[in-house]
Amino acid sequence: MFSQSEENYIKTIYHLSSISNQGISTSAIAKKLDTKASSVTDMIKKLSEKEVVIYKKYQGVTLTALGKSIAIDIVRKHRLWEVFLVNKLNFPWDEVHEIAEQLEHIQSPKLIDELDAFLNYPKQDPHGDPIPDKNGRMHAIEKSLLSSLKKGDKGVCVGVEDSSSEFLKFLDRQGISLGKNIEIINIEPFDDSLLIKLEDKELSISNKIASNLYIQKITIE
Amino acid sequence: MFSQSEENYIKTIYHLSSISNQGISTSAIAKKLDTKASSVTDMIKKLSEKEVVIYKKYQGVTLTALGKSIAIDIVRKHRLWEVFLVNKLNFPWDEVHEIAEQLEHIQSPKLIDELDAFLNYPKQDPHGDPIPDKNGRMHAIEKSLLSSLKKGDKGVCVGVEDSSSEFLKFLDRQGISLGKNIEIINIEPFDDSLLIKLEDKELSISNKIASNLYIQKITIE
DNA sequence: CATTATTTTTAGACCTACCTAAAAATATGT
DNA sequence: ACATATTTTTAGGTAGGTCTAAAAATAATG
Repeated sequence: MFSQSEENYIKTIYHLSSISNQGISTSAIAKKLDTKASSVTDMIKKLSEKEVVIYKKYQGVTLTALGKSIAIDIVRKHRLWEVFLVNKLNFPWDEVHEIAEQLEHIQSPKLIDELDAFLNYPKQDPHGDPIPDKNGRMHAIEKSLLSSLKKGDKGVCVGVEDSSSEFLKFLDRQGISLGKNIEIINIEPFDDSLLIKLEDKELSISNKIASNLYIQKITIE
Repeated sequence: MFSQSEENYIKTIYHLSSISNQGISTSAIAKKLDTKASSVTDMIKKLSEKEVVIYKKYQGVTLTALGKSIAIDIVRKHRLWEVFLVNKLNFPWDEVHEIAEQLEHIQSPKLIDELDAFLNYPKQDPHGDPIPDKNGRMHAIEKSLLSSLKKGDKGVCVGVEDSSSEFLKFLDRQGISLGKNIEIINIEPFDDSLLIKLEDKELSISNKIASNLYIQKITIE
């Protein structure tokens, strides 16, 4: 139905939309897909004819309901394959993205539903991102960027904003992974770096690191 | 390295070579890939430049050592994915071919090696075909077409020659599957049909069916 | 608000993988 | 062996997806 290239554009527009909720610019898409703006314009015209996006010249694009459901399906496939790679094939979480980028284009609804069942209907992928169910529904968990919390706040690490291999490997070296308890001991005013307690150990992390880590706050009732 | 299309040509030439051990004709490839002879000529020229095949005009093609190793790698991937689909995701054996045709093009040596380990290094795929190991080695098991056996011969069903969905579904309806015991009770001279004992039940099958079923003969020592 | 800078689109070209139609080479039959 | 049939290749064309360079539209700035 849709080529791999078309699917990549749809997915990219979907991801960019979740941030900006404006029309997505040609150049933003080009940057994400590492291609030229002129190529993007061509593809957008095609997707517009296929009723996947709404496009007016110079105004950027937005996904239609159809486009959104295609995107969610691709995201579902991508994240389920990531779970498979980590949970069943013992891949480290920083190596699964590239392979899932290929696997997400495999066409077989039954395959994905069986994989979902095989994995026990996981709700999050290895980076903490929500996995849409068969009907496209997903519920994001309550989470905040570590950088947005205050001194004394406690919580559990539940996700990453940046899932690049470099960042994830850095977290591995620091012993930071999903499920770990984190408490903010102090925030350094000079550079906004954070002194945190990770389980039992104290650790200092830069603001840049903190603004790429999601924490589920522990609300003491 | 190689496009999906190139991989499909290489795989097709490999499969045809295992039958004829002559140079493979343009038209044979075209027929298998459901394409035109002129398209095949184009692709063959390209593969020849890439040193995957040896090609002389009008003489057909043969795979080089490089071509053969690429083909075996694709076959390995195809068959491992088939095992995964049947053993882990509960797919029936007649539904896995099409999906494996897609999965076999995923590029990641580590993925395949991990999958191999996860599946416990299977030696045969769900249709009884041998799975090459990491180094491309595979040992075919001793097997004969049921149609080549004689009255009184006994054995175990170990493979199929035709793995079309139609044939496999037919076998399902007859209760024939890999591992079942088969004994030839009688061969009807008029139409070469066979009366066989399948485990405990007697069954009559046409010669066409028998010439698509592989049996490992039980040699009574 | 007019001029400059940036973004976006158009125009024309390339590459891959396919096609049709015609020409060239090989096979076949009597 | 020679005419005919078949196979294979060549020539030229199309569609998808990309590119560069130039033109058009929008955004930014003094």
